Amino acid sequence: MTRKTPKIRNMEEFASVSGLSRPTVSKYFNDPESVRASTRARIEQALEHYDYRPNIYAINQNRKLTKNVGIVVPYLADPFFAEIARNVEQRCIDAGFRPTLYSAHGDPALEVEILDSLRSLKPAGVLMAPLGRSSIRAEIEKFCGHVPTVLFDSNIPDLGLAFVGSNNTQFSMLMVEYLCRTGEPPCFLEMRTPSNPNANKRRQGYLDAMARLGLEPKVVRIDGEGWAFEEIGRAGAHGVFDAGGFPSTTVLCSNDRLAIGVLTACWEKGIRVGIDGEATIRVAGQDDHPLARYTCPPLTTIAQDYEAISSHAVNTLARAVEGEKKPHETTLFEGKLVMRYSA
Amino acid sequence: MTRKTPKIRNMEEFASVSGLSRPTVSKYFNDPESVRASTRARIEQALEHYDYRPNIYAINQNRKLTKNVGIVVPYLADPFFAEIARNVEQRCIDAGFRPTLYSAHGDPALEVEILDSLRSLKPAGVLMAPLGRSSIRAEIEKFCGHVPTVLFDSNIPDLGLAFVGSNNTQFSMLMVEYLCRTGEPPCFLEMRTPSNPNANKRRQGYLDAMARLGLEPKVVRIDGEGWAFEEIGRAGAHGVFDAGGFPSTTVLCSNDRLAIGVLTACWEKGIRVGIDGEATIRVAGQDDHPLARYTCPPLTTIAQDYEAISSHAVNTLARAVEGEKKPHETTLFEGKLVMRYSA
DNA sequence: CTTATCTCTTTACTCGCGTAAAAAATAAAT
DNA sequence: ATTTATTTTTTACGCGAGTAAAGAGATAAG
Repeated sequence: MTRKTPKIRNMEEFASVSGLSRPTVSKYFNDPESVRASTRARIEQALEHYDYRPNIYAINQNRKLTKNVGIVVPYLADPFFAEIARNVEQRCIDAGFRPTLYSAHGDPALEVEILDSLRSLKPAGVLMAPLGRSSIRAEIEKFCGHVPTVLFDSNIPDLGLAFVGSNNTQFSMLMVEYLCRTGEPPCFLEMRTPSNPNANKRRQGYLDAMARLGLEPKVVRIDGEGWAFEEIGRAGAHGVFDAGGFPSTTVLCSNDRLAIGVLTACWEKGIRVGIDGEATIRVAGQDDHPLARYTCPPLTTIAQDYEAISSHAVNTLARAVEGEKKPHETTLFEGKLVMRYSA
Repeated sequence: MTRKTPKIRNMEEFASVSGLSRPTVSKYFNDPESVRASTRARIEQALEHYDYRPNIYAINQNRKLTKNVGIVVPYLADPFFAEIARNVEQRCIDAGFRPTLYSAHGDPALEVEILDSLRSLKPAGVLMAPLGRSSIRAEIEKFCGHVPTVLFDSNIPDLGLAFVGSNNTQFSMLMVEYLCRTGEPPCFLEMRTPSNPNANKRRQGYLDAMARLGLEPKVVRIDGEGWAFEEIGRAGAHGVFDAGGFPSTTVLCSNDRLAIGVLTACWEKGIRVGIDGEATIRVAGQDDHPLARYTCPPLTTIAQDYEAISSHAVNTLARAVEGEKKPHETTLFEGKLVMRYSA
């Protein structure tokens, strides 16, 4: 650590101690490459001796658009979103943006509030995973009219610059195919009122796959509101067991968190889950939740391609911010089957 | 929705359409109570007709301190931190602040970077859960010298305005007492190089409790770096089993995530965990991780008082921001035993 | 109705930086 | 050395507010 000598109040002072003019220094901070190498060296040397950094507020006051990027996810306490947010955040930084993370905590009103306060930050762009079904489309649409926005994870048709997500239909089809190949054809477990459109795609994938295999689909719907999926899955599964059990010894859950709840219910009912001889039921999920590998038994699931989704989303936004005009585009990444011991 | 008519560019324009002068409107935005009720009504009525909000950047440019508050956690993908961050965030909003959430993603260098970029936001204050052992004390100390900072969860002695956390020693003692009362005295499982000081407190609590009960303590240390606690617990437990097993049929883990990994290892080894007749081992955790209730078997653990911690931390910061001077103060909240089926 | 008090309006200056235009200095090429 | 191209300096204005000071207007009390 060099000792940072006197305090520098503003760019004017910093320019003078580095022996340059303010506009030149200003140019440097906007793009270090835009000044001659020797000048750059002088500034960077001065930066090591004096503790100065431009005032963000003064910088952004005039600029029509800042380097800020908002990342909005529906529910950060869900490790799946925490993980993808982490990915997206890092890529934003790499792309030279200043990301800020927001969670709607499952509340559509809060989601709108976030967008609202985001507008006053004049962000260069926003990466948003909408709450889904319960999102207030009109509000989001209005927001997208003001700020370049890329949606991810959960689609709202034709909104924003682009959508990047997973091919949820393929997810279910892949899993159905695997489950049928290795045991009894699955029934499909989902929430009666799924909180996001991916659930519908997954159900459709299940239905399609079963139809193609000439099998009768059996969809089991359980009640529950909100984002406490594990509890919904657990309570729902108990209800199903008490009402006579699942229509198949193989249960494909709409997502991993639901599946985790189902595993808990099975444990509580003394029902062995898995693929070995003693087990009487198989349970599979979808998403590859960070804890899916650690459930008992470890959960067989479909892995989302976190990296591809986040990297493509950020790239799309970055290009749009740089002025590239493109029609609305939907990009879906395929999932990979992760075979573990629950199915 | 009222249709918001023409666009208002700045406070000058907004003042004129609401039939007032700019300084008066400015006063209103700084404190609505500071203008006469009739004036306030006129402004608020204008706000419904015209879409205007003060430019954040212009506002903060001169103010020495803003309404911003930074919330820094070590690892957001850990649902425990996501949950406490959510709590803290909400309370900051209630207290009239603009919170922004940051995660160090387990990386001390990133933590320092966050503090660095936080400084240029001129926050009114910061609520920080340090990475712990690996935090770079000197840097954080420097930061605390510039920005009022309240530490939570993980303590760094005498740093910042105050520390708010859990009484980790009590956690372990409470659990040891329970475990001894209901079965074989526990051994204690922890990482060889725990990533934060709470782990040391917990070990000490275990040692104290065992000593008080006149029992011989048995600490089992496993290897592993980083924040992938579940995997560390799983791999570590496998190692222990392969080397002859735990020194007790009761395993108290330093935290829930480690315990989750141990449960997985037990499943993989075919070892039944729990308190019923068929089980051969008991496993307990500490923290009441959001998923602890859904493990198989559901994890017996010690619940942190999220609410008390976050509320006390935010209150402490708020009072300090309002000018209250107080010596450094450490507040610890007690944990509650959550009995489930793993122990 | 007068006076004392608030509240609001006017006017004017500040903050830290972006940015444009013209002049000056430096570097590269002939 | 001269020309040309590039970079930097000077000068100056603008952004959207905060804020201070003085005077005018409204309100409440006597």
